[in-house]
Amino acid sequence: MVNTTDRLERYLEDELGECRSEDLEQRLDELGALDDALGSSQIDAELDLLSALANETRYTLIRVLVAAGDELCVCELHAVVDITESGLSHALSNLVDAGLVESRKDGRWKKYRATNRAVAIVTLVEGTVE
Amino acid sequence: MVNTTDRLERYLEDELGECRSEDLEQRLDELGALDDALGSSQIDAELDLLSALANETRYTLIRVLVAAGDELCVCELHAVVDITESGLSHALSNLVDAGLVESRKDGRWKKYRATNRAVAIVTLVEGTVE
DNA sequence: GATTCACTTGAGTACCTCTTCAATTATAGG
DNA sequence: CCTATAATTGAAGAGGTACTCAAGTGAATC
Repeated sequence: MVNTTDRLERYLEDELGECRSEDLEQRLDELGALDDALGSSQIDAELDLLSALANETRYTLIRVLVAAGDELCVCELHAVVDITESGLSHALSNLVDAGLVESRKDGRWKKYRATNRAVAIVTLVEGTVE
Repeated sequence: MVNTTDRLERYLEDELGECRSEDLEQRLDELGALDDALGSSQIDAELDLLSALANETRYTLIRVLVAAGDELCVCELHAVVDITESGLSHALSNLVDAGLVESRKDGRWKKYRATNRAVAIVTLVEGTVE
């Protein structure tokens, strides 16, 4: 197998006219710096957040919660998604883990509300697409 | 199986003191309105966008492209992700489809650049988490 | 305290997604 | 043209995710 950096070396030679090994190393450092700007634990957290959003059921639930601007009961949320009670509970649990919704027990009912984080992201995504 | 709306009916009875069938229908309409505020094709587009972001390889690529604030060659991007050339190409193709990057051919090299949409979302997500 | 009701949890499974391999296109240079 | 290089495409398999079913928890009502 060809070394991964061979092609980059030829590319830099093309761009710079020449490419000493220092040039290659400098470019690799620069690229590494772009990648490492954030800690890996933060990137994991961001990916968890995005993964939680990237599902039709869960995205429908937060969109509705954000649009409601208020807490909704599980039984109300059940009316907007075509899924079993169990599946709904799993989905809401996933959203809680991602910090997108908060829950509160009220007697025998349980109510969910979108967090500020959810409002910010859903608003941006809705505004950004189309 | 119990009708899906039975529980909602009891909940409304709990909240309102009573629940006529009109009350139930009105609440179902309200919930439907929260869900239907956007067209389904836009929601599909939003889900495509979020799905494209919710993958370590692809998210790394856009983070780097956004941080670079400039176009980068495929061979440069290859230096920041641990994946085959083929996998990288698939990932970039996916990002193009989602409207997160644009590409330009330059001789035998191909260069990719983050779109405004990508900048907006990555900036928000990075700012929102932690 | 037994029962009903609202919701959650865990296990199992079908499906989808990511990655790789192999083959292909496209450009540059001899 | 013929070869080498840069990157893409399609097929296929491993792995992960999102459901469902069955069982469990906890609060209210009798």
